[in-house]
Amino acid sequence: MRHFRNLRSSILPAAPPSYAKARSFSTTQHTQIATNSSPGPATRPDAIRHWDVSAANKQISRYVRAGDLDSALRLFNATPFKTTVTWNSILAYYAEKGGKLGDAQKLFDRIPEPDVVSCNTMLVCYLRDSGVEAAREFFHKMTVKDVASWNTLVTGFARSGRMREACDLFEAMPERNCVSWSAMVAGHVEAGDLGNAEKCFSAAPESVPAWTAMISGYMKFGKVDLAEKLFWDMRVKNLVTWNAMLAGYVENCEASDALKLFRVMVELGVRPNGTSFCSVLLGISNLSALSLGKQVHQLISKSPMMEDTTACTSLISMYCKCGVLDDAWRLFVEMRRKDLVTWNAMISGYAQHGAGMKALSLFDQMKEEGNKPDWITFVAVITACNHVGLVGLGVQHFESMKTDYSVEARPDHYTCMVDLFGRAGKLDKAVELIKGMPFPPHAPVFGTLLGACRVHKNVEIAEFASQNLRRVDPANAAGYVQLANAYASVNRWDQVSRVRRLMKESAVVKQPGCSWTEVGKVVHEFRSCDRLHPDLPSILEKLGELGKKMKAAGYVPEFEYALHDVGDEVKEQLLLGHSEKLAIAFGLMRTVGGVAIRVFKNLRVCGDCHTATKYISAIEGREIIVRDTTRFHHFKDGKCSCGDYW
DNA sequence: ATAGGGTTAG
Repeated sequence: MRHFRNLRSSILPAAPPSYAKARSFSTTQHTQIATNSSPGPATRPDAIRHWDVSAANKQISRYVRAGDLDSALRLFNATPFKTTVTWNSILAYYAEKGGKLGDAQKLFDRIPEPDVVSCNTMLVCYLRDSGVEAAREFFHKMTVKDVASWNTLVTGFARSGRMREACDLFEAMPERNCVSWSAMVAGHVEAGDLGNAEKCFSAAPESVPAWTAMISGYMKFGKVDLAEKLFWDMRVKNLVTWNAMLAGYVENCEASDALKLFRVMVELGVRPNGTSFCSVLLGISNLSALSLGKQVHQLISKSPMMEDTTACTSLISMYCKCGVLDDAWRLFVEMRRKDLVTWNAMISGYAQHGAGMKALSLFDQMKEEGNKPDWITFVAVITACNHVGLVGLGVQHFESMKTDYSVEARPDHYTCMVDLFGRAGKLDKAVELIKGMPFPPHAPVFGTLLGACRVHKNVEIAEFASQNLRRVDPANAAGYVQLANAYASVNRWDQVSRVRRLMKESAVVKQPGCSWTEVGKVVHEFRSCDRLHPDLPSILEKLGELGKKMKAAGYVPEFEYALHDVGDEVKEQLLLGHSEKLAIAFGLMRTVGGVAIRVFKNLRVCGDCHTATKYISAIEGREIIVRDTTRFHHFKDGKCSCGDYW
């Protein structure tokens, strides 16, 4: 079973979702779709009189929702007769996007007759840009309030983890609706309090949002069964409910269930939106199932979803994660409306693949086009500097991040910086940086430092890193394994056995390694020293041949990566049995020459496999792309894009 | 307009 996740058994729908029949799905057999917007009377006399205004307002809203402020403003300025709704539509842009509180305030002050909606929208702006305290202040200044105003503030408290105040406010509300209840359910979930979420849920009147919030809650607590039960018990669901299930499956590493549900959903006539595709594509990325990703791309390209920024960004990310940078880039170039996430996806795609210069020039281009980078952008940018070995530039970006862009450094940035210094051999600098961190360093910081110590053969700092890593994350095997490797690299075998003993005593379990590769739309999975794959005899034969050629070319098996106390001959067999090598050999046998092989694995690339793959790429004249837990390695002509540091 | 679903990073 585990060997063949058959992708051909069309997880995707037989017929594409029908966007043409936009309204025809609302009352299908099992699924009723609840709509929030009431259709309203078709022809009121004044509706006819103001037809122009209402049509313009609708169009402005559409532009705003699509993130196209320029077009929205153009139409706004061209509209001679503006209603408060017209103004509100523009203001909604700032509430949605955030980051421009000043502009929002200016616009708000210009509205001739602001109504509750204007105030509520402004309230959201405050909440997004300045936090819940600023929102509370504005809320108290509001002369007219409705349920939405209260809901906004309740949500504000709930989302910032202040459930106590959210509850008080909730109790004090003059009236409540389903929005209030669902916000409370979600708030308890966010606070990690499933019990109270359930209590709140059962006290709430039945509504789609409350049920959806509860489904999400169960999913976040890993209770997939309960979520499923709730979902299938629901008589009336809407698109958000379906999306909550899709996202929940993916979150719980049940990507294939997400894909199955996606198929059901489309067959019932529920049209997926950008969010649905987001989850589906993320699931596909987790499976590294490129062929499925391509199918979804086809589906999207025949639909209006091609205009959806979220859906397209997810496609780009999927191609990056499946190791096909060219296709990601092609999409990126073709995309009409890019947002920050899109830029981040592309920049980090290049950074992860080791194309540092490309990532950096993209970063410049992004700024030139008026986009403000965020913390994720800087993770990618520093990673990119790392790959090109530009330590000074990396430091410069790290510093300018705070001074020029007021982006606070997060744990991830420190990990990147330690990597940057560590790779360049500046281990002291890395230690200095760690010691000066404004918050307690987390495990990856020490793990990265430890890795660098192994490469630069510094056992003293390796001890420091390992001790701290074991303290912060005792279950992490890397704290022992990498320390042992560092000692092995300077031939301190007494210490190597000491560390191994230590590891045994601590009962840390090394995660079993597994690798997989897609051949002919089937994902083939291999474990270390696999015994189950039916093609094993021919794979081992192929590996034997390769081993001879590799040795002739100068390859020496690196026994330090065979962590067993056995003779060299057995060690060599163990190394050849590493799941990565099995997957690569299988890929070589089963694909035609000239085609790149993509292998994915659940652990970091092992040193011996890394060396071996370099030889194999030269011997077989093939490009081999290996994705491990942290980055991509592109092997070609005996070299790797990571420059032998990872 | 307020809620429930979400991409980048990890």
